[in-house]
Amino acid sequence: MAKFKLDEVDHQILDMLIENTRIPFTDIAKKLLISAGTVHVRVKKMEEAGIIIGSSLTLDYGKLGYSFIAYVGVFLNKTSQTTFVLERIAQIPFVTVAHVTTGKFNIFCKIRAKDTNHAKNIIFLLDDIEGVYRTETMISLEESINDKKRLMHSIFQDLV
Amino acid sequence: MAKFKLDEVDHQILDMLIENTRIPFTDIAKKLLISAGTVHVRVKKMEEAGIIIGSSLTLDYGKLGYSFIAYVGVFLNKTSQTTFVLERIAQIPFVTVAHVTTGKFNIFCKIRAKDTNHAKNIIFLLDDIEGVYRTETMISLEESINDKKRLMHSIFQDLV
DNA sequence: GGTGAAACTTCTAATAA
DNA sequence: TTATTAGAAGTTTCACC
Repeated sequence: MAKFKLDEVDHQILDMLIENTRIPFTDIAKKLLISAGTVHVRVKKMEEAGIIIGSSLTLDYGKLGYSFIAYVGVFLNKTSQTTFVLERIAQIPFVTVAHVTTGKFNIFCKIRAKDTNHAKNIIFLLDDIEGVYRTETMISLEESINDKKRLMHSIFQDLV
Repeated sequence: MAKFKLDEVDHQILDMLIENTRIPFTDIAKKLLISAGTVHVRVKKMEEAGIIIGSSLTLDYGKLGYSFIAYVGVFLNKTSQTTFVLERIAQIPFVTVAHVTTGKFNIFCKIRAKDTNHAKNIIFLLDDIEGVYRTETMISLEESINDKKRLMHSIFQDLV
């Protein structure tokens, strides 16, 4: 996987777009003292290079009534069942992330729910999947850090 | 926390914007057979209500050379040190998410790194924080599910 | 609530430097 | 690679349903 070289201007553009994808290119151009056309060309290049995959809204799920977050570690009877179990997990609503992992768990999920009772139902669905031996739940009491901009800065400082 | 009522049209608008925040309102309007002005007003209302917090780019960090993902559980000597330790964690680069959790760990982090060696350095920084008793790392072999659209659908089906 | 059209802003691609 | 430019496209407002 070839590494794409980002220069300072690319970094600044990404920085602003990570914070707000709808910021006009003209605004970015003004701040960086370049032309809007340049911003356009650079963004297009990063899209073509596959650096920028897409864009998404950030929603306040709490305001919609879904403020419960938990991580669920899944233990399997046999590792060979991983693919099968993942397919089943993909059918369960409110599972937002799933990773195959080394270490303690075989599969590691993140769920978002209304409350503990709602979460219980989701976890029961996970437990019920054939091949799942047991699960272990960690409830999030507080999401302290969740910042894409931080990662971008870490990467850019690292690359320099 | 008051729950905001989303109707079918709001849901469809969010659905399209979650997939691509830069899709023109005129396109959304065409697909939903409403006017662009209506889309604009609805989005504005959801922004004012705090449902839509912002928008962000999705980047391929792998293409930038950062394809290593791990979850790190942190054990503390005393729970009362949580705030202090979180402040320290916030200083460590490449830690992208941190939660205070119940269950096995006191704090739960997600990190993104270049490779195992790079990750090791990050984990050592976590281990070195005063009050951290030990850490436990789970390396992601594969991110199988990571889909905001799924969550939106789960929520909307639940609300109906 | 929503519409449609006007006024305004931004995007985008071609040209030129 | 970047700037300029100009026509196309998108956004936003508002009088009127």
